[in-house]
Amino acid sequence: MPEQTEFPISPVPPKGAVQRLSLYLRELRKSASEGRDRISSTRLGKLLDLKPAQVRKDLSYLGQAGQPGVGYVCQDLIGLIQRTLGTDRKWPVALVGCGKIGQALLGYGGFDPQGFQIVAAFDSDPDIVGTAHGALTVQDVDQVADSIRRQGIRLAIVAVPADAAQATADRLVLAGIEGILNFAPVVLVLPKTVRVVAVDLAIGLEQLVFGVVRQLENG
Amino acid sequence: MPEQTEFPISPVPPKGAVQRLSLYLRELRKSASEGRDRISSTRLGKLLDLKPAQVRKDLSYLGQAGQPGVGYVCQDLIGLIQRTLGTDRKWPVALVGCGKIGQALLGYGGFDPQGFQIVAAFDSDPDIVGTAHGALTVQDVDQVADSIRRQGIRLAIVAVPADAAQATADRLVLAGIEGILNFAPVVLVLPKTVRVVAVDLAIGLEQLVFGVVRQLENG
DNA sequence: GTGTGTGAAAAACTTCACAGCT
DNA sequence: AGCTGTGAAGTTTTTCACACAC
Repeated sequence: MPEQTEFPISPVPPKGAVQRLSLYLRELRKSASEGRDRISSTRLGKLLDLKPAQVRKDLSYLGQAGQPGVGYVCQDLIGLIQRTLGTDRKWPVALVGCGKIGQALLGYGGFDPQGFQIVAAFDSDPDIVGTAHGALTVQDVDQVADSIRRQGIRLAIVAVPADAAQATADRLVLAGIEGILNFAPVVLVLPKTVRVVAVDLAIGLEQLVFGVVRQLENG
Repeated sequence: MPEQTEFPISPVPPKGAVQRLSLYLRELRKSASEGRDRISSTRLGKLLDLKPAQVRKDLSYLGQAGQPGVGYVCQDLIGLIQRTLGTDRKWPVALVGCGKIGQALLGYGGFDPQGFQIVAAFDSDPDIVGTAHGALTVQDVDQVADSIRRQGIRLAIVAVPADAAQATADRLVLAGIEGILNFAPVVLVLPKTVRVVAVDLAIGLEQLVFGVVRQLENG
């Protein structure tokens, strides 16, 4: 077969555009909360350090998003982006690994406003299992599959040590998890049907060093 | 001026390649520690879910990195990547913001092995200033400029609340910081001479949701 | 045979520039 | 005037395919 038949609707947003949609959303929420009801691509670009054309191109993947001569209506755009990203509903999330990072995530207040809620937490360490964090009690990781099925969880955060990450992820996939946010410093190799987003703390610093060193020798 | 005169040496690694260098480095360290002394682009690719051609192209930016018919010598490649990234020496780092995330970073053991060390921590909350975390005592953020100059710090981690992030970053830049790892859910707008890498927790989940939802409707 | 390095082709992404709407 | 949407141009990045080395 030469090609996949394609929905005629949207020409598939590039990967980078999807990331920026999240940034637009955040900025739009802020602007809206400050009482602004319309915004232009130029202004949005200034706030996010992007060229206006980039903003318009990204938003054009949403279909009709703005009005020529007027700009974008903040509330409408917020709704449109949320529907596109799939965050126009609540997403329960499982947390696996409740060490330092996992516990920080349990206490992190930034998830709820975006519709994400950690509804179950797991660890393999007997000293950690059974401890309470807010409303949640850490369960043994052996119960993760049950919990995922029972609570209809589709997303998981992996915050276990590096050497346990791949096995943990395999297990989650087997239990039906469709997306993993990975904090372990390992590249997870998983079926292409499972989405993975990596958050790597040390690598961020390495990228920074490269840029800083480059900055000096080059212009 | 039509064009910047360029060092004839390396054709400037693409941004994505630099990110992958960090991944290669991590994987090479693991392989080396398991006793392997040579590795092929095919194998490295399998471990990181990349095509062999991509691996070779990335490594070719380092200059002569491997040997035809043989592969890459792990230790040599490790050294070469470290020199390229600039991580062949120690980098002291300042941490600004010692709330939940900041404290988790203070306890995170993953920085030291890569040559990064948090050597000073700051906060503006009087309840947090003065508390000890390991060998460090949290200082008042007003002392950050002094500390940066005195300790020759060039990199900072920003882990303050969103509404304080831009002002904090401005302050750090004024104090001479050259690179910022930003955990606050805000896009920092700074001079182009300052490198910024963003780590956004909620955005990672949003990207995941988009991928998961897309996965179903499309193939 | 296995394996790298690389020019060239292909694909993906960004930026431009302008038609058209308010 | 100001603004969006978009085809086309321009740029960057990935992938291919093969010459050459062990």
